[in-house]
Amino acid sequence: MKRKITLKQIARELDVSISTVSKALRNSAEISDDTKQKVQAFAKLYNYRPNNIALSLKNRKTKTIGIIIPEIVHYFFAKVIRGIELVANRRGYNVIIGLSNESFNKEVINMEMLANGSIDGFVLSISKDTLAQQDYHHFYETINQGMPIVMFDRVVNEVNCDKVIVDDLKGSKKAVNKLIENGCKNIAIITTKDYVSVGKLRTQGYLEALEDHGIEPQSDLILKIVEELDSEDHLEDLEAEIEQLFKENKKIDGVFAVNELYALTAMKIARKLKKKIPEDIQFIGFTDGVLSKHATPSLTTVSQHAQTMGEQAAELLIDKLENEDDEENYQTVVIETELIERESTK
Amino acid sequence: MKRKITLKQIARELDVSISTVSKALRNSAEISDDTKQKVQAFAKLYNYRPNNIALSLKNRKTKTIGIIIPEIVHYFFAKVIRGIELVANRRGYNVIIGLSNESFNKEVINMEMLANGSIDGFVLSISKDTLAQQDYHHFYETINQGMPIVMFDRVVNEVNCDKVIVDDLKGSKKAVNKLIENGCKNIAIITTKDYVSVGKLRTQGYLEALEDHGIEPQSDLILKIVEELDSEDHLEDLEAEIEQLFKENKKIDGVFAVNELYALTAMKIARKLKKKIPEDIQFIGFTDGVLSKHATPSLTTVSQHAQTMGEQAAELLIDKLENEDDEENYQTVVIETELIERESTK
DNA sequence: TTGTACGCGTTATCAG
DNA sequence: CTGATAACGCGTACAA
Repeated sequence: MKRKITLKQIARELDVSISTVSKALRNSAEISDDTKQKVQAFAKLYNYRPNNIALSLKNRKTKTIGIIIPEIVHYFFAKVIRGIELVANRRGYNVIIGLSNESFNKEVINMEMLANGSIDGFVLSISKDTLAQQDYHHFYETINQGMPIVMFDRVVNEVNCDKVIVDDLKGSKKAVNKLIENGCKNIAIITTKDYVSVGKLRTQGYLEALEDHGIEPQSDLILKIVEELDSEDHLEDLEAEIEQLFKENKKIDGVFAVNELYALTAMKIARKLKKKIPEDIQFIGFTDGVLSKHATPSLTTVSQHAQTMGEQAAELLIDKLENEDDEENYQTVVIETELIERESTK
Repeated sequence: MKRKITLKQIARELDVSISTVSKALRNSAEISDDTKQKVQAFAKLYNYRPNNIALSLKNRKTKTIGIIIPEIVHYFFAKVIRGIELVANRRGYNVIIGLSNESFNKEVINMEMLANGSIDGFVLSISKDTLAQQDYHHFYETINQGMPIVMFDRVVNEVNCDKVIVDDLKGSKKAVNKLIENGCKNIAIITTKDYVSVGKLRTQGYLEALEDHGIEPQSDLILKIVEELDSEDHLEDLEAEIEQLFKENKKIDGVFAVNELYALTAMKIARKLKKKIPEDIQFIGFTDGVLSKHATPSLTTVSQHAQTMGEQAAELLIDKLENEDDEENYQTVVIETELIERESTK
């Protein structure tokens, strides 16, 4: 078992100084061709590679991006990561991941851990817990220390940084418009509590779309799910809530759900209640997921272009990292959504 | 914007030496209570945290685990990562991710990048490309350099290291036995080419289960999909292959598929051919995925316990990292599979 | 009780 | 053309 070889070892073996070796390997003009060849040959033989940690310490940059996301077992976030990783690698960066698991504490701890020199900047999406508590001190502190942050999807206006978001409002308007065009008269929305920014915006889009068409919103058609029911473990409770919605509002002929799970669960309940899709009720979800594509019937969705979001976020961050100048110049990139029509709508 | 504070700065401000500060912060008995308090108060005020990079360089360990996986937009791998991250964080480690994207080259490049000091050890699953080429030199080299590797799921006997696998053979036998018990007489298998180790083992399990029940395997019931059709982009081709299978073998009354996509696609085709599930044909998949749970009908599967695999792999790696002694003592942990019965079987 | 010196691996600067 | 030295930030053995 040979340990990784260092400049020092090469220097000793070849009986030259460390700095000579260093220069020879970087093809410096200062070094004679003779020595260069000797050193380079030796280095290649022993497969010399400079130690990243030492370089990081010296250069005060790690060439590593920290990602903080609430959850990895989630198609949307996984796709964003793929996008980030793609761009990061292309631009010579690595990617290190911290999961907040939707918890404020884990988000803070993970960020502190990574901020102490391990990374050059963050790409992150805020946990629900943090959004509910509205405590953003860890973001401010990080930014104050000169470490840039790019937020995506779940962002917050209070924090001044680059952002990549989806046009949630326009996207959900597109969806609801589609339902209206398709003849739906009583459109329900299944959404989250308002502190989840995207949920709020999507609800707003729903309301605006109705308004645009002169339809009076009915509060009993708006179902706001508490976050606790989001997990797969509480599927039954989610189902119960949705079933109640349908039972109390038999006239529902269109459903807009702000995520995949809600949409699929709603379709499941509708089937259980012997409703035909899309004849009796039409469904549209808001997501990028696989479930939608493979559901029966397949689900019409508003696609968020998750991978593009990741790519853009990584570009923004690396641009900031590599341009000292435009420090205080933050931008918000809006990714266009796209309505993907499948079998759950007419 | 205040940059992160260092020992040196604290020392200068308080007009003591760097080592005094260092010792004071670690509560060394050498330092007077007076100085300790002064230093600690100052450090707290400026929120001092030791620089990870400097510590890594000094200690020659990064407290970071490198993960190399073929694909992140994949429920199984995402769950494994969650398991790794869980254990890693609990034991004070971070997690850095490299995606091979199923390519040999990217696998090698990513590993080299991380191996140069960025991490202490790898947890990885081999790319299909690498398995096909059977070129494992990068694994050997990494191990030779004293950097431990733990492989999971897609492993290879040639490489001597810790491994975490699923009892693929037993798992698929369970599945096929179930189909046989349920009265299936003509059971097809949809699997991968043999170089994917798990595909091979699962095929073998299928054959053994048949044999155990005195059923003669029929080669036209064994469909081996080329890897190119795995991606979502080639769904139509996959569908065509499966449709042909069904059309040429109308007597098929049971299907065992080695992954989720194959199983769902097969169910879709069966429906298209007006077969009733599970009355006419029963289906079992091999996977942990969400698709199975939410499919219509929901899919009976052999669960791999992905998260447990990740946890075990991380434990193995960290154990090795923290115990210098048991160097050459490699073990293979086998995770038991579990048959989860849903609507696609009787 | 405090401070000095060293080393982790690298590169840049300056001296020889 | 080559080598010594300093610095990145930290911890620790040893000296004062």
